Amino acid sequence: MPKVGMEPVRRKALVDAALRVIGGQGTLAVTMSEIARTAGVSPALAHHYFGSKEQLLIATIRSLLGQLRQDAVAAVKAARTPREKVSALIRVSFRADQFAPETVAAWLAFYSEAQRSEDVRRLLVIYARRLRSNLLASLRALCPADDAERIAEGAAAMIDGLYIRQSLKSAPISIEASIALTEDYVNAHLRANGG
Amino acid sequence: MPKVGMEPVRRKALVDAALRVIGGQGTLAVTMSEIARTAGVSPALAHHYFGSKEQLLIATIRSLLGQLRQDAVAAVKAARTPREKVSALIRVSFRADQFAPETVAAWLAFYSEAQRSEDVRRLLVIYARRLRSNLLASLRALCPADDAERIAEGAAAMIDGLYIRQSLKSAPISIEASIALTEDYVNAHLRANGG
DNA sequence: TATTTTTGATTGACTCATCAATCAATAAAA
DNA sequence: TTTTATTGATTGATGAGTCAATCAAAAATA
Repeated sequence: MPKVGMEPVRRKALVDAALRVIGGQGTLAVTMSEIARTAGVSPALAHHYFGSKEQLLIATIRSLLGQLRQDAVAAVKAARTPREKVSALIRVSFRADQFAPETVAAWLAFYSEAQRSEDVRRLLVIYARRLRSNLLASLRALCPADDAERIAEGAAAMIDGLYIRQSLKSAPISIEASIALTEDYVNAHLRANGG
Repeated sequence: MPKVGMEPVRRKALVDAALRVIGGQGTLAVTMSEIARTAGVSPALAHHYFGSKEQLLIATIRSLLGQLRQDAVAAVKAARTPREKVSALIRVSFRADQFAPETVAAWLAFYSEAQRSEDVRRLLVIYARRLRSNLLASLRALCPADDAERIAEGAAAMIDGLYIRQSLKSAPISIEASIALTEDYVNAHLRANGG
């Protein structure tokens, strides 16, 4: 079998498999065996390439975050006005694949893990900061600086909150309704405080 | 040792210990041994009274939810006007003990567990519904019905979101700031839509 | 009251399953 | 032949759940 150059292929397959398994079970307490099986390799190979379960999980989170970042950058770049940039950031947060139950479950598991793992926590803090500062940059062009801070904080909180409520799957809020709720929030506050 | 009537005492001690250990470690993946040790009894006794780890965890969540419900009922009863009732509900959600890092960590762990355990999920859904309908009842007196629905939904999401962000402990938002942000949201929308 | 019986409370020791991690062995390129 | 890819088999640790045995209070009986 050993065609040379398998390493990047296997790494990606394992990371993708990890995300799928974690999302499916809604917890980081998944076995290396299951991840490996999903990726179509032996558990030993997973250890060979990642050294430990922890490292594989870190790589998995990194991958998810990296994808989100790419989407956000592209969306902001495509938008013309500051107000459109804000809407673009909101829309990215609720994109269908991000808002899918398995992805939401994975996010939740990562947040929970952040209580224990400093590495995971740091990654999530970076994500939170990035969303906040992206929003802030555009909002500053639309209202006074300290109002912008408050609106950015509030919008970010609302996005996270809608994710959590989505995770319960009780009265699943649609993507459109989630976007509308967040947009409403921004609009109401811009009208009250801004230009 | 056997003074009769230990059962309720031990049950409570174990539930309290479970909440403390879960909060401390930020995960439901805690051992019966540790919970039992914290409660000052043997692991075997924990099994004797609760049958299984799952049952002990369920009882623990029930206890936390029950306390929250009691607080909410009292707060609403004490408030006079509908608008004051809304504020009271917000304040209860951010009460110091509820917003403490260990409690927030425990909540997060429960949400994560809800992805797997139907029992846990049901309990959390009940909590979410209760918060929503409590808010709704008061908001209906303040603005048109469908605006009330949207505001209740948004406020509940914002509260949950502020909890999540609190769990990261990066830029810890103070209790007062969290309350202010939520109140701002309600005010802005009442002004826009309501009386 | 004194003695026996019953029963709730409690635990140490054990079993059984699970899982991360290791390693020696094999197979195929280079 | 050296290096890279890959795995089956194994190990060591951990943790949930079980069980038989012990201890002492309470209830029954003499």
